[in-house]
Amino acid sequence: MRLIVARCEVRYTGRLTALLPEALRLVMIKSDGSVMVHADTGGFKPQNWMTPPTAIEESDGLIVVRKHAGSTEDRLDIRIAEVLSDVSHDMGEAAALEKEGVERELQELLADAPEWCGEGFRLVKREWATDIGPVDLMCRDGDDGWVAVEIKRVATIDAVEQLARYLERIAADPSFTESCRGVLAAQQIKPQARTLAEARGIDCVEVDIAVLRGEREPELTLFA
Amino acid sequence: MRLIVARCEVRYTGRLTALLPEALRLVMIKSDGSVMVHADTGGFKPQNWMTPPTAIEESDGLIVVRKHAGSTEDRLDIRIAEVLSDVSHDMGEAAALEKEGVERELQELLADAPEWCGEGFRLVKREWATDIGPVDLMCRDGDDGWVAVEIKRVATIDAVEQLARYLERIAADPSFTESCRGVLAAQQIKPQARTLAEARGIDCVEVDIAVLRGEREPELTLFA
DNA sequence: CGGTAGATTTCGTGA
DNA sequence: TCACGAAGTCTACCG
Repeated sequence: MRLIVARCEVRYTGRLTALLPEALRLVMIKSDGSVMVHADTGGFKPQNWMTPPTAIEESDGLIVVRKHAGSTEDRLDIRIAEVLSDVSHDMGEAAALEKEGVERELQELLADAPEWCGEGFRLVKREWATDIGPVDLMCRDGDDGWVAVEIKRVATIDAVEQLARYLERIAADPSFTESCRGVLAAQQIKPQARTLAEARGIDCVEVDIAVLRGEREPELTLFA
Repeated sequence: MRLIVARCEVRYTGRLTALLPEALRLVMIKSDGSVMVHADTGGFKPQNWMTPPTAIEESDGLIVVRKHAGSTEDRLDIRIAEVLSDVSHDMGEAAALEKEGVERELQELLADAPEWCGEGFRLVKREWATDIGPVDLMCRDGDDGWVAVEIKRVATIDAVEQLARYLERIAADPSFTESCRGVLAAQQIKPQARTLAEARGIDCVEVDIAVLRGEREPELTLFA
């Protein structure tokens, strides 16, 4: 990894055109070809950047980063006026990130305990394929009716639309003659998503990942 | 901005739990309180990070970054085993970024020249409010019929769904008794979006921003 | 290589 | 503050 602290002007042309007037910034060049230009403020995002794969050319006071982007070319021009620091570090391979608590885990936990999605629910299949994508959990409810369960960490209107599309396809599937309803299960369901789900006849269930993990007791009596 | 190159282990707890085993990484601390942990690969994204506002505490070999996140607390623990480099730079304020070419500009250009969206189109109102959000452009067509125009840089299925929702709300609005059709205008329309739009009775128009800007002549005879 | 769905999305804007 | 929509989203996965 190469770290250049320099007074520089940066121009990006590609999906849009952007110009950073000359100022003091950090230019970070990773060994995978990523290039990022960070200011001392602005949080998480670089002011300008290019993702791999890139071609990097450097001449006196100018770094040009190129990338094929369909028919056109993405290009980052870093014109360096003054270098305050320019160091390289060989970092080797950093071990990958281990994550818990993303949608994947929620799906695994609910697959093991589908009754959290609705009374009497039994799992038929995870990732049940339709022709436009997989239903997260296909279940049967206490009355043996089919239920397609869509799982999200945070459910927005898009999640409702996604599930509605699946239900539409299932209803239109000539090889699947029985009816199927939908349940949206999420750690958090946005109010507008809940409203739209109601209008679409889709049930909503908010689940608590800590309870699913067995780390906490369910709050059976919220206003005891 | 402080740049620390160090062998470190990083643990994040908050919306999820994540662990980075000990390895050589760059820790970037911005003056706005942003903290990012970058590996030498992995592109644009830090392996771990926290966005402002944060509280940073540093003791011997340990940096703790905290942040209120609703009822709970987000927390980043950086345990430093070996420091290879630790430098700070005062960068001052980097001049702001100027952008063009995003959806906003497309909307402005089409508002000025709505005939690119359809023959005889006249603009009635930009950001025409419905109870679920604003229609980008509300127009009347050559036959004085109402047209809701949704503008995207890249139109996907979501854009079709969004416009369909608006049309649904407009049709259900008792104070709006006339009928209203939909047009999806975008620099690029994904094939699946086009197919869904057709099924929903929504017209699609691909627009060229260079032509709208007057930088290029429209290609009147593509197969001359 | 294109398309879809997920993300600790982040980031802005408007109510 | 909250909620929604855009982003040069980026990234992984699947065809």
